[in-house]
Amino acid sequence: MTLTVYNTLTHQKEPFKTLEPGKVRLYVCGPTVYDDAHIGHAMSALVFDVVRRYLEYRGYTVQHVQNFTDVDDKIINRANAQGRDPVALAEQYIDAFHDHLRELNVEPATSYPRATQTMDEIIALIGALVDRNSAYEVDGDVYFRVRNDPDYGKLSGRNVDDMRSGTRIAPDERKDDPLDFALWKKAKPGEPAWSSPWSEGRPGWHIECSAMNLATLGTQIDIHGGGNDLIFPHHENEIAQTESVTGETFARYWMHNGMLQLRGEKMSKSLGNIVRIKDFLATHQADVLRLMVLGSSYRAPLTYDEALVAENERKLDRLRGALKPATGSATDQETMLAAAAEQAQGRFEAAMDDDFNSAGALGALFDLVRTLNSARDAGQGGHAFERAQATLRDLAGVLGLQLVEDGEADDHGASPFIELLITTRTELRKAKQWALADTVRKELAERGVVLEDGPQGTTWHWG
RNA sequence: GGUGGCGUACCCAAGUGGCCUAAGGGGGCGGUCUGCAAAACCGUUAUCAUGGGUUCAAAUCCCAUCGCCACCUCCA
Repeated sequence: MTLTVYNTLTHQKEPFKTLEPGKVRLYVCGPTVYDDAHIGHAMSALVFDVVRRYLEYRGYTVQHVQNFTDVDDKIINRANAQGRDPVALAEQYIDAFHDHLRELNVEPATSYPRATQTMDEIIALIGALVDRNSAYEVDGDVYFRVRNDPDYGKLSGRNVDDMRSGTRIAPDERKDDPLDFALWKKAKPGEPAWSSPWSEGRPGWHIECSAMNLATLGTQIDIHGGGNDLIFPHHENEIAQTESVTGETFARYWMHNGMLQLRGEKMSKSLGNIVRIKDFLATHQADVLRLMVLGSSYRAPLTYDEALVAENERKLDRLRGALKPATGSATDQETMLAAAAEQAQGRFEAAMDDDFNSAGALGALFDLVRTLNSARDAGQGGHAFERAQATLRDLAGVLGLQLVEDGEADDHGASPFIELLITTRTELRKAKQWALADTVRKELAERGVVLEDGPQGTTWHWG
């Protein structure tokens, strides 16, 4: 099987071939850090985490770079409003974002470059663009000359003349052309500024990603990722900047995740319809969010609501339930179990090879879940049963799922008391004191402890 | 107005020319197990927006219509 990847640039799935055998250069656009991150940001991080994990599963070594935009107008405005230093403000949200990534079980990227730490490269790149006449300076600002780039628009499928008639671009007398965009902005008094040949100022939004790419991954990369709201203008401009200087194809594959929606609209800070990552994780496990993301195509929009969260809580329970230990030790279904595990793995890989079809891959896992549960009901145990469970756990792990019991880590010291109540209830049941036994179960349930009576005795878990 | 994408069961959703009278999950209904539950298991719940067309064969390709979304301004 060959891995195929949908390429935004060509609007089709293409066989995945790397620049260098066995090695993938992956760059993903990270957030602008001026406020709490929301689960839309998490979705993007999760999507590309799964991409990265699967590539690694397939044997690739992945060099994964994710940037932070830590200087821009929004950060400055926010910092000014709070009377704070913009750099410190950005730092705070970067730290918080790292915490979120860890809680979400996102594998750490190889590096996390920031605009403010790539300033020399940014300035050098702008200088190269000016030297080639791809950019020009006006009063300390530097603009990219869109009309000088015959390829401009190839990613987003627009042509320069159509956009011009769109007239949604604010006219700026100082630009040669309304479409030209800023590479360098001269600082106003009180704004953070860096020295450059043109002025004391700061970089434009798009140039930092070009510079960070060149600095960390080189002139050509395999995959460039981000949300599909970045296709235009951000990624279009990145291509223009980078390819104008290098003369080479910048990224071979452009991958874009769909937007997370809330109440029928894209979840976005500017619209105010957001669910913060920290709020979500305060009441739900990271696996629940990951399952939501995995449940549909990464390219399609995902509509968030409580019903979807509840559904995925159940899905998670079901996956975890399959990992419960065997209750018997029969081994007459070993061949069947081994075959089921192998088949699940085959279908998992076939789905993931098809542009990271995680929903299809999950389907394969759920079939294995049913096989495992049936086998357990039939009293199967032993090596093959455990091997099949290990397959399930491993493949779920490729998707980044942890499948740990909620509350497992912290039971507030309640376990001995719960065990005691269970022992007492077992005695009541032996004495057929059903009403009392049921009261114990009911009271525990109201405190979040769910009892399950099985042939091997009673087990409990947090509900 | 331009660009890209979407419309599959009660809900989420995979499948993009024959293995599809359509995977998987959630929910519902019926059953097995259980003292009763829970969990699990078994069964059941769709001809793929609509109308044409291409083809031996279409959810899958083409055309039209209707509806929805994103981007075109900061955005993952």
